[in-house]
Amino acid sequence: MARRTIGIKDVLPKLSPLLELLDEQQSELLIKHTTIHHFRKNDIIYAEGEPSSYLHCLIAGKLKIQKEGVGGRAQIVRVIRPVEFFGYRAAFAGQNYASGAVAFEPCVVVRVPIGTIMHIVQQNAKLGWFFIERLSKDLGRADERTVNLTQKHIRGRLAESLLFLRDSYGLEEDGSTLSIYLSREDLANLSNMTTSNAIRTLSAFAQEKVIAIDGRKIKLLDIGKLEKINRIG
Amino acid sequence: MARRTIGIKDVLPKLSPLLELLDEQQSELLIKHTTIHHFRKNDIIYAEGEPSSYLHCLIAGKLKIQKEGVGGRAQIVRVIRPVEFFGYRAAFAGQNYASGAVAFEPCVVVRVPIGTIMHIVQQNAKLGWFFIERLSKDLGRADERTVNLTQKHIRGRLAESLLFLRDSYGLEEDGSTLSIYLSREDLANLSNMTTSNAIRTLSAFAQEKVIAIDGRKIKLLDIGKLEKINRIG
DNA sequence: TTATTTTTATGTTTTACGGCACAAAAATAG
DNA sequence: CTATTTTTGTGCCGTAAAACATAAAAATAA
Repeated sequence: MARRTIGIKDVLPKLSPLLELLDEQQSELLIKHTTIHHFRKNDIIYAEGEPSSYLHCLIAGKLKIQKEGVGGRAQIVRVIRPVEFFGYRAAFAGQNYASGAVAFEPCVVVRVPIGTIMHIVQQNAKLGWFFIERLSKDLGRADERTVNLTQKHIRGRLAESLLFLRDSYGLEEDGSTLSIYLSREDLANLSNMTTSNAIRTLSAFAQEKVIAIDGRKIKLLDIGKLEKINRIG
Repeated sequence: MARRTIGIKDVLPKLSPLLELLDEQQSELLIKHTTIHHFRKNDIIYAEGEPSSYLHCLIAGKLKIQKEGVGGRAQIVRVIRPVEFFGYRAAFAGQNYASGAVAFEPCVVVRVPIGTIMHIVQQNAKLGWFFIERLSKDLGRADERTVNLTQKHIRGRLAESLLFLRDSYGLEEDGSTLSIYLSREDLANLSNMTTSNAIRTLSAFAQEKVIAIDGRKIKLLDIGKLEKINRIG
């Protein structure tokens, strides 16, 4: 396999939304400490409980942010797509990682020492605003999620997850197949239910022609109905 | 009743954690637009869905931040104590309020137009950091809450709420009575359960001598046991 | 005061969902 | 290629918690 090595020059353009906010000196400082990392499917990018020491940016691939719950049951709290920054919240709050990051599929991730970032944030108001906006949106989504996961019934939660995956990772060229293939277990951990129930409910949706299943491939057949299930259960 | 009117001079010292970060000009600008508001028990400080146009600071009293869920069932997502800033997230995310703020008891609230704040944040990195820290901590708590509310059993969730209220509002002079008196319904909305179950479980705790109930007064008798229930259910 | 509404309390019924067991199928390892 | 592990698919059962039904107590209004 002749995979070309990805170098710093390849990822810098991806980081431009952030780099644009910096002056020459800050930009140089940041680039100097930037490192590139490759992960395979199911690799741990960082683990819950670990000291948080980097700002991460997902250049390519897909990954989940999850928390261990009661009896080791995982709950997926966010999913990340390229190009998105992640894994900085804990450091900003002065904590160890409260959740772990795991690759759904092969990922290319850039790391910048969080100390460098925090140093620049103290001086650069534009960069500060960059993070304020992201954190504010994430907090809104987290509250939304709390209510939905606790109050909706299983069918509503699964429908919501399917729509959420469509919004997060989009559809394939056919315009209806989710472009992420999750295990039933991941789908369950995203929707706060047991694997059995994810399987069961997915089958029910298929029988009702709301979706079509082909292994891990999920085709959304009737968005209207899916949205209705999402709303009223 | 001869209540002295609270004026801007009374609240400025309370705002010092924020004002200290500003230069003379910014500080003046902010003070000029600061207004003081009084709310009675159950008054709405702002409503879900409303355009967000102020940064709020709770000077005195106690209040809840809650979201409407399925079938109008409310979920309390945060509680605010003096002196704490709140109600700024939505504006930072460019959204209307995603949750509402309601007074648990009489409250004194200060409002600053959020435009003024955002204007200063664009220039003042220290102020930016002030909000980044808060948002980061809130987001961590929100994720934590999502997992606990979805995975723990009723007893664990109620025990957690009682400990949470102790941490948020403290205890009375006797060293064991929660210094906030919530309705059973609020307690239920905080713990993600029906009012009936909040009442039932509270009674069970009282019977087990973990707490003592006197109307809305709750005395924590056995913290160790309460923490154990919180952990293992 | 008396009347009305709201909150608290408790018992009964229903059901949504987790837990478990067991195959079949698929993926991975040897 | 075969052996082993992991994932997916179904059925059945038990139970935690919601839904429903009253009634007592407390708060609020008339």
